[in-house]
Amino acid sequence: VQLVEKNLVRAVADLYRLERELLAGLERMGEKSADKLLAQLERSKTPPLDRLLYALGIREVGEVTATALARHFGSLDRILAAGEEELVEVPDVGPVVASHVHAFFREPHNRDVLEQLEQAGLRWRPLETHGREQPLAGQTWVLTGALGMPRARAKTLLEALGAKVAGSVSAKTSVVLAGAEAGAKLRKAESLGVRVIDEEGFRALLESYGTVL
DNA sequence: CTCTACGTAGTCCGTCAATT
DNA sequence: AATTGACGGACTACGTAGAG
Repeated sequence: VQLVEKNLVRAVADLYRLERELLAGLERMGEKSADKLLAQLERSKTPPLDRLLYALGIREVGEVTATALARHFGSLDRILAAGEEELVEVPDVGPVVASHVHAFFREPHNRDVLEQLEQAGLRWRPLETHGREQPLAGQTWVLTGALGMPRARAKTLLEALGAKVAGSVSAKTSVVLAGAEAGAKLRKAESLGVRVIDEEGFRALLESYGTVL
């Protein structure tokens, strides 16, 4: 907030030009906070392509769609150049999402922002697609409750094994991984007769696939 | 056209650790 | 000691995709 008020940051790319001493002088901001902020900014310069797309805030493009786009096209340039017809080819993308994406990249202002970010040192990384076996391919998992590991971790582990991780339980859900204090989703899983696995079972499963936690 | 599955987005809450 | 904010999670409303 302060940064905007003091006109230090007018555009996203300005963030990368901030300096340490300046930050430390702000209210409620000591040197430690300043260092941390800078370190985080530095890290944010090299996002995987899907994160970058997500971060652009295109309408209807959340994490899942962003990943689908990144996977399908493989590079930002190709997405930039894609027509609506090509965008519709991507799984989970229909005409509405395609037109949003297309329109976004046609907007001169958005192209400018991207350009500025690049000049400020932003570089995206390609998706790491490990050609591992995918024993869980075709399965849809839903996570609920508190797990002994961060949710995102469990999710990437599952995805690495080929599973899809969905947000809500339905009849199509293969397995529900229930941690402690699981709520509505666990009940729904039970009422639908979906297989439920607890964390212990999950860990055992991972081990049987040789996944290292 | 209708139904189902799922993604998006917003809000709200509790916990916890770090800083000021 | 008090404040913050990061983080993880739940729930909900709404919209889109896609199949029948």
